[in-house]
Amino acid sequence: MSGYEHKSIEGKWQERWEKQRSAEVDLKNAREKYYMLMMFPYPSGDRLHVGHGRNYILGDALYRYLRMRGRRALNPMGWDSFGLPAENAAIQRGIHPRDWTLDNIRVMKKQFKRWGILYDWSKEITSCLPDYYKWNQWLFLRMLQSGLAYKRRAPVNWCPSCLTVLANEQVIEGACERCGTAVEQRELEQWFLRITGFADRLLEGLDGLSGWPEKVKSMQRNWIGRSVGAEIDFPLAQGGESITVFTTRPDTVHGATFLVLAPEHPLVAKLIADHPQRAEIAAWIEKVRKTPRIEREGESSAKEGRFSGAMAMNHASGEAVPIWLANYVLPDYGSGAIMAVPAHDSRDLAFARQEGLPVRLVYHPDDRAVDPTTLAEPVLGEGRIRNCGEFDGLLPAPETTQRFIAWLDANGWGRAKVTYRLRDWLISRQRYWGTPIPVVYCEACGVVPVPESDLPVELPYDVEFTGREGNPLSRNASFVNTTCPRCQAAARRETDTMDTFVDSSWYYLRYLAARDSQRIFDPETVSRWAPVDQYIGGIEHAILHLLYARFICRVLHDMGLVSFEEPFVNLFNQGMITNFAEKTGRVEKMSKSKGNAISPDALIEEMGADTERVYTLFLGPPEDEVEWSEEAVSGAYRFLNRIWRVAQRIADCPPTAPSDEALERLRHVTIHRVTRDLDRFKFNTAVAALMEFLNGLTRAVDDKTASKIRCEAALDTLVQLLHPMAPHISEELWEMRGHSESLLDTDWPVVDEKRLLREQFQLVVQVDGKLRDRVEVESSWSEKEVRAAVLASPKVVEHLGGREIEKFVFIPGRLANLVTRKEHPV
RNA sequence: GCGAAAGUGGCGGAACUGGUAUACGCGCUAGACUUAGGAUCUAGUCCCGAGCGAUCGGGUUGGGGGUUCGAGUCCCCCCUUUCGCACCA
Repeated sequence: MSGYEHKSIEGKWQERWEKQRSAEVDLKNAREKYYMLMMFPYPSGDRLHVGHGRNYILGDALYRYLRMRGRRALNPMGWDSFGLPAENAAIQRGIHPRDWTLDNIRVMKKQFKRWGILYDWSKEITSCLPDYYKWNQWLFLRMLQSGLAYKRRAPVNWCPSCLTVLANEQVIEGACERCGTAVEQRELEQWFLRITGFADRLLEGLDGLSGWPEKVKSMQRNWIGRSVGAEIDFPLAQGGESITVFTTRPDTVHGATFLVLAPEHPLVAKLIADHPQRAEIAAWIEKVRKTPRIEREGESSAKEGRFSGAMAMNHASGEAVPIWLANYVLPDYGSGAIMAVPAHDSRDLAFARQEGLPVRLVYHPDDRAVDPTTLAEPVLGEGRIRNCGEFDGLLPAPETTQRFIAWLDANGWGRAKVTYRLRDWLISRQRYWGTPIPVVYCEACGVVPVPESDLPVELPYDVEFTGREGNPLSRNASFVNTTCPRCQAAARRETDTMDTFVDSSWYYLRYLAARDSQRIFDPETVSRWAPVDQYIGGIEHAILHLLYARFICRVLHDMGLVSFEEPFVNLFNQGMITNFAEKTGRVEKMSKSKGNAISPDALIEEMGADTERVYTLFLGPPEDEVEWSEEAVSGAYRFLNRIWRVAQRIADCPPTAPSDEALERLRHVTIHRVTRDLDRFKFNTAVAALMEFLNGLTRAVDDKTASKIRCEAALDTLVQLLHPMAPHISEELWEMRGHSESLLDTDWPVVDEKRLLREQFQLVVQVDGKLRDRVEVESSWSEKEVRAAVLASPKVVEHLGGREIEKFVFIPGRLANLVTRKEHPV
């Protein structure tokens, strides 16, 4: 025989849930705040495979569990549907991105349905449709008004394959996050959002996010990269300007024996103006500039530098120090210039050695407290430094740093300064498939925002996709040519579109007003439902989406539209599913491009959606990365079949039987375990508990050791507890048991704590910490009675070997340990 | 280099606050039903030793040390792996 008829069962229940609109929530009339559960929005570029299933199946299991626990839950879903995959598909296959995207969405909705996933589709949003992206434009205009959006010429990351610029966050190790192509630097005029103005608030907010994984928080802290130190001015010896450097070690300023500027530094041209080898240096600068980021910042890349010929004054030491140019100083961090302290910085030391520059020790190895006004030998001297590592751990006390800053400040040589690694968010994209940026360029009026009443600026359908560089939008005359909203003269539209992360930075609020054509959302509704209680998604958005969403939430907060600053109270990162990839010969994240994605279709056809669900949840801890195993799936299938079969035999159970209490206890233990596990997202152990419960029930039915009424109660509980994981088969069995309501509307089984305790049990007995026997005792017994029972055990007596018991350790309900001697080392 | 997490059978992994290590599943072995099975069911399955046997003894959570009556769990040192950041001054 094969399995139960999963196909007809699943089809039947999927239809029923759809008719009942099982997940739909009436926002307006709900009395209490519902628990808002949300998954990362699905980028509609890829067909769903079993790797994706983990996110959605986990979310659905949680949703069903919450409902049964009596927590009304809102479970919306939307489509993050702008972006490059659609446009690339258009170029490669000649399908319009809009048609391709909307078609994908239709297919994916069908796949969700096959998995038995209940979403509240009445809240569905599709970011590529004008009724959604209109509000991106509205938000942009408001940010433009308040100075949070601005346009600026700047060196930016350009992906030569995607033919567009990228945000810093989308550059991973110098390569495009999406396609892996090495990113080039280009000087372009682009739109930015001023996220740097929120750096401190974004950082501080992390401390309050107790429901977020530490990993994500530390990644964000790292990304923001706040460092505290000082700016110090070094006036040019020739007079005129100063070079300002940033340092976190102002206490080492006496040891600054030279300065290093990034070759891109604005003063460089002036410094080398009179240099005899000016041409050679200029050529070298050009070479460094053109070096891709990935190479320049790479670990192995050699330090290269040139002496500019100019000198600057180190106020602290009273000496003139040479100004060098080198590739190891980055133009976009701090001030693009450093004071080199070779005695206390390994990079400076390496460079000083290479170029034969002086090294001066500021700290004597034993001397930690340094006063800037009394610095002298031996604290300050020509050190015999072999390796900078010798002075690791010689970080100054915070007071020392403060003393130096105050001293520099008092002399007018420097001041306290905080810098960040975080850059402003570059949102311009030179691509078609995104939200048009709503501004117009007029020769007379300059940059003119499109009036709110003219929104949305619709993306035209009629464009040509050639795959050549240049935005297809800019070749669409009827889009580009317009009139200036201010002076009505001929003008042209901005053709850059927005980064798709703008769409997803506030979409969770739109779920609460998906059909509102009057405003972005209703602040009153939002105050009742948001923030999101539980957000589920992969780690890949730890700094992209999740940082942007936190930023935009603060922007909306400052606009008075939302009352909170953190959009997501709890975050759960499920691990990815991996599989062996023929192409690379390695186990890798399941994905279509790697050729190791497994389609759920064949699996569902053969063993059913419940099998996929149970297996996916059983595979391993949800937060860990797990490898898909084709063969192990059948274990989940067998489990479901065994439930099905035992349910058919339940009628044969006797009216009375001896071991009733044992089965009843097992039932309560299982309720306890499954409830606890689901509260902690431990779906893998919850499934294991249900398997054990089934094993117990099957034995009881086979051996006729439990009464029919107890077996039926056990089966009912099993079916209820199973429902979040395997909704179809559980609904069918529930109906077969004669219940008329859907399991979703039943109450989660309740544990009777008293049932967890046993009157009699096997007490573990140890002698000197080693397990020797198990003795049957009653829970009510006193320590004295237990001791007597333990000493009655022949095995225990044998192992005691006549020795005296020095200590009797008794842990009620668990064990007894007889300690005979304390060994004293000689 | 800096930061974080983790090392448990042939494999994925259990073990709540220190208290029976190896639950549950895969795989494997034997058997049953079968024309056959990569279907299903039953039994067994951490390692070493003794015994025909039910059992008995010893060992085991990357390595070493410590705390404790008792350590996979806590502390210290070392090794390894994974992840994140990285010429960030």
